[in-house]
Amino acid sequence: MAVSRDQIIVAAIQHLNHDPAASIADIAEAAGVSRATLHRHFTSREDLLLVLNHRALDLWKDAQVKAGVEEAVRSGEPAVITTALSEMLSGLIDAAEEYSFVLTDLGMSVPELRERSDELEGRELALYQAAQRAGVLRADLPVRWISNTVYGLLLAVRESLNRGDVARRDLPRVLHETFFRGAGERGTQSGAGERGPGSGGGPQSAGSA
Amino acid sequence: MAVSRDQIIVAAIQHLNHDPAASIADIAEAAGVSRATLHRHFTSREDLLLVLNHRALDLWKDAQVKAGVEEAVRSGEPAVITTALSEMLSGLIDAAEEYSFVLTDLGMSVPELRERSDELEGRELALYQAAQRAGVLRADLPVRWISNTVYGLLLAVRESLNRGDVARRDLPRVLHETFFRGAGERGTQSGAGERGPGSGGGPQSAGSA
DNA sequence: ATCATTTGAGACATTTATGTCGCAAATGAT
DNA sequence: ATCATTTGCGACATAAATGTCTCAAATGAT
Repeated sequence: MAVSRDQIIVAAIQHLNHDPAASIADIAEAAGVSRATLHRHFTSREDLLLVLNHRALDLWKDAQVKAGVEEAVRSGEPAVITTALSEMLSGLIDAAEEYSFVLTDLGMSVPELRERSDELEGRELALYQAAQRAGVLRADLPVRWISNTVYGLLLAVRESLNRGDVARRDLPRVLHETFFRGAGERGTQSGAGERGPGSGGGPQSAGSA
Repeated sequence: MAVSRDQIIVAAIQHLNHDPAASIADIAEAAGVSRATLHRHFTSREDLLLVLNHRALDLWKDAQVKAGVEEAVRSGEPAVITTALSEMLSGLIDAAEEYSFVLTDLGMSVPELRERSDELEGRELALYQAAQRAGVLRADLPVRWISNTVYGLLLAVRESLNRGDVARRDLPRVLHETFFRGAGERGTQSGAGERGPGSGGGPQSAGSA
């Protein structure tokens, strides 16, 4: 039974999500084709990863479009912006789930991917800026920090899914709550802000499978 | 001029933070020694990475000790717990800065590292549980989600440092504020919670340098 | 049944990284 | 100055992954 290029792509994504360091031989086996056939579809491992990364960027763009990010920026309406933010976050969960390995794939530094990624992030930054102006997001946090925070929270999503820490259906709620309100009890002062001494790296849960 | 084992370690960390995929040859050059000399200190690349990962775990443990995590858990006092949380977060920034590549190093799945990491995370989980009981952290978020969130925020710290998105001195404040209060404007309802359609992966800024 | 197309198998070549080794050179100690 | 120790160099070996190629086998179309 012939396997289509798209089926190979789907299998490759799923396998790389499970084992980001998987070899071409591993991927071919997971896709149910031989290495020679994989090479007939993709000229190299690098070529395959380029295709996968572009697909992830496509989904990121789709999420922004479907959430109406640009319309929300133009409207400036708090309610519209809030909805756009929420929908974008929820859309990003799906993308994080489907393309989880891409979140930390070093191949993203390739210029053509870098450019697309920067452009998409630029749109998010515009949304965060509009949200700050509209009083939806607090204005005392740099928008680039907020963007990096969203990225970090997507990795939290990925970890939670991989380790079964959080039920899939709970993820939208906990992500939204954490992003908008944080983990602190409502009304609690934020942490004392005193810096601890040079100290321990964060959880080394990355890559756990 | 002879280079000590510790100097090699420091140079290796700095170089790997810059280029996580650096080869043994790259690391030797960065350390100012030959490959043969590097091999006299470390039996293999795997051995070197094991040493570096243990060092990162040492710092994570130090951060917990210095922040008085266990004492805070025992005391149950909201103020003590809040201070412990804050100090731990600040300590983790330093660790994230010094050992940033470890956050996404796949080598952490080695059993001996896995065990230490799980133990350290267990202590953090105990702190988050105590914090929820004391009313410092909201109780409606799973503690494992909170732990993953801290990990994700450390990656946000890493990205912000690598890209110069946030001034180093502002990181403790923005991390604390985001962790305890989120990015939403105070009093704003959290996002609508409606899931967007299957959509775009988060910023592919990982690995950007 | 026959022909055309696609695929798998596996041999082979290439590339890159790692690991080992011997010895001259450099460095350090006396 | 001499001796001991350490290091760098580079050749060599090993390993793993990737890429290429040929051809028989499998599959699909007629």
